[in-house]
Amino acid sequence: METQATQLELEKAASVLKLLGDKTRLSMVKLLEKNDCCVCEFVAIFDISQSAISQHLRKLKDLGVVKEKRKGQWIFYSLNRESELYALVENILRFVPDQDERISELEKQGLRISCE
Amino acid sequence: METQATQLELEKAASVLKLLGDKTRLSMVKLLEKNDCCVCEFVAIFDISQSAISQHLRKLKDLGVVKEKRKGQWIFYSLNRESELYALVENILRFVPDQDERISELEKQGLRISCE
DNA sequence: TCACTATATCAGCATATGCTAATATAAACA
DNA sequence: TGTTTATATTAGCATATGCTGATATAGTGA
Repeated sequence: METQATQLELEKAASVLKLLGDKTRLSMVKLLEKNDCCVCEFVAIFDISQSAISQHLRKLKDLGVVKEKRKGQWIFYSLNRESELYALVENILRFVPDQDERISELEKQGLRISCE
Repeated sequence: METQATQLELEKAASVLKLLGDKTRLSMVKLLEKNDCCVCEFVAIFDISQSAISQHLRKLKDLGVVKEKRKGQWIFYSLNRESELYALVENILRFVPDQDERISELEKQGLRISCE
């Protein structure tokens, strides 16, 4: 038996689903499940412009799915686990395959990420 | 602890989320969780054209989220519980509020549904 | 201060989406 | 058979979405 889920307004639930209904954003959120990431990491991982990455993160942040924290010149994004949406997001991510190879691929290619 | 979820391809998962990321379709699927519905019921419930209803159902059917069964002049839609997508759909629906008032509202207004 | 790096924002474009109105298809029934 | 009812399909339109390229903003460090 599954635990009781805190229900969301229909509209809010639909917004989250729509937001995660994009391959790039879903993949980003799955990556954030395990590790916080800075923007430049996403830029290295995905084959789209920095501008596009930034716009995806903006949407995720606007709805409260992720949050940001500046660390020197970098801005790290993480899942917003305090959000009322988090339970739903977490549940969805259980069905989404790990995106870790995206990172290890980068490492193999010597494009190792170094926002430290 | 939650049960182990059967994972879907990223692309497939994103398609489901995108599909359910529409208020009308999410509401439809939530209604189907409890009862099979024929098209005319949806038409009575939602404030959009019969054509629009039909198009939403088509999308849901194309991905395998719902299935249809003709009963005389009516076509009844139901959740496709055999689909590999069903576990995800079911899980999502736990976070979505009941849409039963939509039906009882109709009844109150004397617009009772009668596809029997 | 100036240059460099990281990130965000803006404008513009091509494509996707959801809707309506009109029409087609199919079952039911006189 | 012809009419009515239920549903699907098509065309066309307005708006939303995701992207790029250009530019703005902000921290870092010489």
